[in-house]
Amino acid sequence: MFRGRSKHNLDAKGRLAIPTRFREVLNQKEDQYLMVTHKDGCLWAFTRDIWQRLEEKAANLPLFDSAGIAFLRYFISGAEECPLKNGRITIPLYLREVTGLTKEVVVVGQLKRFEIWDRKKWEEEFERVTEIFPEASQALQELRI
Amino acid sequence: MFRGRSKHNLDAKGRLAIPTRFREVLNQKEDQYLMVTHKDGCLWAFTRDIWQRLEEKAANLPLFDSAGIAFLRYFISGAEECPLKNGRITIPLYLREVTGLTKEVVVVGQLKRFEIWDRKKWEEEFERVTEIFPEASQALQELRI
DNA sequence: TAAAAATTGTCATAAAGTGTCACAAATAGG
DNA sequence: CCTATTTGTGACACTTTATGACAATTTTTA
Repeated sequence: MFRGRSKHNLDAKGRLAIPTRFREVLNQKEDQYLMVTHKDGCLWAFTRDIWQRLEEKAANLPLFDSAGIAFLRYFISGAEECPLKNGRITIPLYLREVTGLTKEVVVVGQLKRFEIWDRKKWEEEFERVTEIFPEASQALQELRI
Repeated sequence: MFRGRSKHNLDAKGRLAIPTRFREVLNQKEDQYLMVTHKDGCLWAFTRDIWQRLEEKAANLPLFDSAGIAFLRYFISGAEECPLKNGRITIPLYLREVTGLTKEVVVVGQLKRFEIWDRKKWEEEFERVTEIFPEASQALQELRI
């Protein structure tokens, strides 16, 4: 599980050091790749096994289902395979551009996946979720949390 | 159960000695780890068994449920596993920064969990709850306390 | 095909985290 | 009340991790 948050800096080539505790998750799966796509202005990183399950579902959607098409266009098609080398991944230029990543980033564990945010955007997002949390907790009660 | 308050000092590397009576709680569970996240400007520390229940639910939320995402970002994503070594835990840098912990802290038992406050912030918080408690006690009646 | 650009590998340095020990403060026991 | 024991804190050496820099390689473009 990916847990906790850390601040990092991309180097001039757009490489990101993956925190050790996250690397251990990959070591356990014996797979040194991340699948990275974007949503909500940040990157979503998955291990390949988790991604694969998602991809299988996506691949078998009805050909002309409009929600399915949107999902494929918006989310699935953004994904790129990023190999881990010397403890870091290179974030493809397109993904950096679309999420506004330049240098200072925050890496945010979300258990089965993790997110990569521009530092400033993360601070805004954190404020946002702090404000909506009371409402969110309503919805969570329905989900039994 | 975690009970009582104590004052402590972090060492230069951000380590916190856990009071003996809290350590006994961990000994009984035969698990020398705490799960630490933050909320309301202080740290929340859980034993792993308690945390795990919460985390399992969080991990299995639908991938695109917006309340679920908010919950993960706001609360779950802050949590890191902190092993107890020689009676103390290292508080990860991010958590120290976000809660303003530097040196003087207060550890506050909350039964199933405990909190770690910057000393100054704790004093303010204690004043605040002292003021609102009379009203709060109304609401507690509804909870049958 | 050469030059330019982008990518990747490697290394050095600085920052952060860990293990150990010794001392001081607090607590408990006689 | 004094002594013995436990607990908390600081210090230091050592290890690990993050990251900037630069060289080597590959890819792109002219």
